[in-house]
Amino acid sequence: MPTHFTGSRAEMRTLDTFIKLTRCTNSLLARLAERNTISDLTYSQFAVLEALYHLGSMTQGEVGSKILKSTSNITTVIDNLERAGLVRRERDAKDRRVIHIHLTEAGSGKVEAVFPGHVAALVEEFSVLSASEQHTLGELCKKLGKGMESK
Amino acid sequence: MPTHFTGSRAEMRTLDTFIKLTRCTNSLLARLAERNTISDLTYSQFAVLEALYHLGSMTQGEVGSKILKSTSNITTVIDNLERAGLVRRERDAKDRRVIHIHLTEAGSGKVEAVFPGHVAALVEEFSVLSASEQHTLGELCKKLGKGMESK
DNA sequence: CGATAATATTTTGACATCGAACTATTCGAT
DNA sequence: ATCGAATAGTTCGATGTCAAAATATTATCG
Repeated sequence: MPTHFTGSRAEMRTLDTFIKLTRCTNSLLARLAERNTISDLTYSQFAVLEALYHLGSMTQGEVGSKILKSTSNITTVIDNLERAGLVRRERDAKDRRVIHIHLTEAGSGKVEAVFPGHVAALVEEFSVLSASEQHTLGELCKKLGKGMESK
Repeated sequence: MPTHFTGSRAEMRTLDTFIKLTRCTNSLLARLAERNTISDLTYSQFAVLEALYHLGSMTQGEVGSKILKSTSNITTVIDNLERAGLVRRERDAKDRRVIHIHLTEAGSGKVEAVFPGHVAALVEEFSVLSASEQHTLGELCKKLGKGMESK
């Protein structure tokens, strides 16, 4: 991360903002990890369980696009969740290329055990920002996240 | 990432902001990776080289705290950079536990070859936000990143 | 001085992550 | 109906990442 870089005004400003953004996200996730808000799950595992819980069963590919990860990565994450007994794979009867992922009882239970505490921790972390600041932050992130292709 | 979750107003707002923040950072980094702004380096490798270039030689531990990674991780990253001939390890003569990391000629060259394009890509990506929006985003991130311990 | 504590790094084992190559299956166009 | 393209997942190899245990070295304290 550049600290002693001299460039144009726009370059300095952008670099500064970029560093603050990535550091902020990093620290926030690190603090959540430290607090153990998602139990013994990794963040990817939690994201998958949470998506299945709130959106229902999905194809492996759908899981991938939900949590924005590559298909080869999803295979690994689902492998580990399946081994832990939290999800179940099921071949589609009609299109046998497709695999549906379902939460097991244990999987639902896990989400129910973990999610409220996670949300509470988030609310606490975000309490350094007022409601309107949170809203502003969200909107700026949305714009920046969408990027230029949306113009 | 929660999408169909019903909670208190504060919970919904925070969750929404959190998702936008993490998605934004994710997408931005993914787009930079896609553009290949840092050549064949990984982001960690680039961060290490950049820190050494702009701040000078450092202890392995210092590198770690600069780029916010664990010491065991730094070992790996430095291993790979050393194998690529971009950095050099040097035992401290007085305190032989310590290892100093120096950029090689090739390492400096790499930074010089890559950094300007990376900054240009960043400026381009951030151009969807005005100067004052960038400033606001930076300040909000700074506040959130620092967290509650600073209160 | 010598035992113990502290510090800097490495090793190990587990998971995440990607791209590329591969397998299996389905679809499409001729 | 068949062959080639597209699609869904898996496998492989490389890197990153962490925590915990191990190693090496230095500092400290009685």
